[in-house]
Amino acid sequence: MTIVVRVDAQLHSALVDADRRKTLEQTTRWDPGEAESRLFSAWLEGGYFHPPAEGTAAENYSIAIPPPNVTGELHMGHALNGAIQDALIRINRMRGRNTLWVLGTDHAGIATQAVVERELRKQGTSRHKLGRNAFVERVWEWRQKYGSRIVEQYQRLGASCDYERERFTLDDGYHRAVIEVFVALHEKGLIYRDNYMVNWDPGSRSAISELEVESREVTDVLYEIDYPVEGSDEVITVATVRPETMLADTAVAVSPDDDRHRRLVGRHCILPLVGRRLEIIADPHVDPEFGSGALKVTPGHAIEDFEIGRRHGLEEVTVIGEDGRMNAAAGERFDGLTVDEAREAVVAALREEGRIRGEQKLTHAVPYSHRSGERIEPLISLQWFCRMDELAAPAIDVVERDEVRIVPDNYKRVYLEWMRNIRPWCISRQLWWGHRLPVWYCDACEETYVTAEPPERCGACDGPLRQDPDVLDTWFSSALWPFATLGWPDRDAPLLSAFYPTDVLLTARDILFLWVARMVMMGIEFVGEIPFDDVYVHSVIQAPDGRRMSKSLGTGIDPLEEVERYGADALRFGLLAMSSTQDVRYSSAKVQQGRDLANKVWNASRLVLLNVGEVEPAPSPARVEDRWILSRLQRAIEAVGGGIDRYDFAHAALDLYSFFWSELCDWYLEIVKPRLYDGEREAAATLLWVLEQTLALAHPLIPFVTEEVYDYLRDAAPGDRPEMLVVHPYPEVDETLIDPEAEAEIERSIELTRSLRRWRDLVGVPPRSLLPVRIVAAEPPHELVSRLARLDLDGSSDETLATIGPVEIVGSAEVDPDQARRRIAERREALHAEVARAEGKLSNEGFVAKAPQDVVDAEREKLDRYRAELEELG
RNA sequence: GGGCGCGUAGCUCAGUGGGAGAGCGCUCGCUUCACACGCGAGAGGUCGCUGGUUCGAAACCAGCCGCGCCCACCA
Repeated sequence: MTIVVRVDAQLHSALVDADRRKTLEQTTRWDPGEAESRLFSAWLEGGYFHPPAEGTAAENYSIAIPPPNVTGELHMGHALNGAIQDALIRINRMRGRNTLWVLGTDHAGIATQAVVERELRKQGTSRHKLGRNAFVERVWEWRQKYGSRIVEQYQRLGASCDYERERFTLDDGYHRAVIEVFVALHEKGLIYRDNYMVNWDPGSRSAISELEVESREVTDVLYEIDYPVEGSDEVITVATVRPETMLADTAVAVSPDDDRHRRLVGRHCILPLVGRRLEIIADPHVDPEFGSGALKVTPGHAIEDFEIGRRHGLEEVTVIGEDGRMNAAAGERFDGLTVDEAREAVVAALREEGRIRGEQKLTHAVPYSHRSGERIEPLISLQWFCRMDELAAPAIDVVERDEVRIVPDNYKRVYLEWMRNIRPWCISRQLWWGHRLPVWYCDACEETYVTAEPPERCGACDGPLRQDPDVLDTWFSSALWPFATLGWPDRDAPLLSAFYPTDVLLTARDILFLWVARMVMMGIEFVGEIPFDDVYVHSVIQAPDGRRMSKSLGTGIDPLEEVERYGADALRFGLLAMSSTQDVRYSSAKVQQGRDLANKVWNASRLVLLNVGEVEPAPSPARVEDRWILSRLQRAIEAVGGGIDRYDFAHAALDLYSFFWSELCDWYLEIVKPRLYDGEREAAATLLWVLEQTLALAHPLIPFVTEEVYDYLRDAAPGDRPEMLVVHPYPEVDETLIDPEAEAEIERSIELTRSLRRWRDLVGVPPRSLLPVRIVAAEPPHELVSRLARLDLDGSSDETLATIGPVEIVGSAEVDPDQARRRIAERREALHAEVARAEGKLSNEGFVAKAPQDVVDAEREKLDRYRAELEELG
């Protein structure tokens, strides 16, 4: 029996500062609240997050953060995205690479303008009352006041961004980049102005791009309307869910393959209410199976109809204005009505004329504005577009060749599919907040200037110039993010040569096209190099019930409240542990697991630091258990560090947890405690070494608690080491410390201990009492077995109750013989089943002949073992 | 309509060709001097269904059922 001799720890530890020792002794719970802000400030002051602009991009490591909206609040998606990036940034910084995490925010045109406009409304004013300059001024003020809140929120997470180089997609340098790109693409002929069908968002009163449109399932009434055919009693019936648009009809189309209508092609019908003559045309777009097989063509108000119209040279009539109301072209009866009012009025009018043949419900996909949530109104308008095919070609190449590697690779196909079918991008927005187009018009002679620096007056007629009022789509500037933040358009910018291309881009899948694809195109076009080597597409975090996390649904969970409750380490750990490439439901259980781990790290470290003497941490494998833990540590280094490198964060986090908790705490600490209390130097050296390595290993995932403990470890252990863990070398696998024999031996001892504990528990031996046993093997089991299973090796009774491996349990007063017999019977039954299973397998000729030799051997070994144990049990 | 993904313990999820795993929850027992955010032990699963491939399938293939997402111009 081992007797634990407890020497007063104070004599041993090198932790000399009495106050700090006291803190360590008395703080039995890790309290993140105070420590996190203090540690974060220390990192900032140490300048660890602010790398010099030195070296090459190949040597250095960099990530550009997906810039959150200035209006934004940190949500779970940001928190996961940030936890992942910080893990990568920290592991690479610890590996000694010059590491930059570019931070910044996005001006988010529509969203920000909407927020400030809402505020103005509350104050009883509006942007129109203020005027453009004053309004833009107000938005800047707003941004100054509230805009950087999200940056502070990233700090709460522990994100090690370079806060001294924060950028904004509307700052001066960035603006220069945007203007240069616009002018260059215009000169190349890729940017042009055109009258074209756009997705008009009545909510923001602006055109938006197709990617900002989301479709929703809506049930509408499908009206069937009779249009009389000119010069006959016949009618041709068309179907529509938007009867009000009939006022802008300029043709009726049928399928060229439709026998029913063929004879009408080329004739005309009369548009009810309006009286316009509409030609009946044949167009392959029309599905003869749908409705009556005839389609009313409204080139002014439907995308498909617009295309049919262009094919046939139809007139384009516009009856709905940009304000979402009917205009004069709709006729006196309808002018000024909202679209909904007009629909009712038109239906009523048609009904009166007996033109409505039928109505039925129709559920179909309808476009809505992603931002304002209003139904999209397709309108023809004069906008600026960017032709994408030419830019897309090289961006397709680099992904096909895996120069830009998209992980997981099923998104590679999605990306390529989209890029190969890319359409022109409508880049102008009718907003005030954003990059104003570098375009000037001369109203006198219709001259247009596209340039960064316009002349004072028109060069042709000396007339005054007027700048285009529109601003650019927010994503136009976001597309330049990886290089515009590094100093471009200054080609010699030191940051650019040190950190471009960046190493990886982390994102959820929702902005793959909106943002990622466009960065690839712009990076190649303007810097001549891809913007990042890897794109890792991570989870979307859903609410615990599987719905979207959203404020308006009331399903959102505030990451900062979780930080408040459990600590930043806990939230980071939890998010990483639940992350994958799939959508995952948020689980606060995982966050609690993270909190528990942080607490465990703190307490296990207290045990070590308060009980080691003044020894230098070093692997000193005096005994098999030391060789075991050192070997297991190497496996953990592979699993955790390798996991982060492979973007497999969930396994990295959970493998760290199980190494730390199960192997280091549950077993190794329990095994070495007596040696530690005895003041054995080898044990202390190994323990300190393992602790230091493990702190470093865990730091990218749970930076705060590890940094705090490291600070105590620096005090306690002699030797030169970095001031802070944030720049401590990251552990690398040391092959010479991998020791399969030691692993197997301790593994056996652990199994044996478990068997004996199980026996004790099921047979009713009280936890406190020792179990009398005899050792029946030549080699006695490891000391840990008798101590941790609480055995009395001097068992003297003659009666043997059971044999468990090399241990024979002998009779004693505390063992209930009935329970013991039942246990043995159960065990025997289990063994019989195992033997039968193994025998069955081995008597299968196919198995023996075709299965790999080592599988067959392993099966034989198992069978032997089961038979032997069965024999022991009698 | 096209594409992608998911269905494994009560819950959230790992596991992708050789005896079903984790965390939480649950049951029993422990104030064992690092930690009750703890320690020890335990119960709980025809791995959605049906076929197929294989000596062997939770995993590979096909079909079906259920759920989710993305893309798409049937009004």
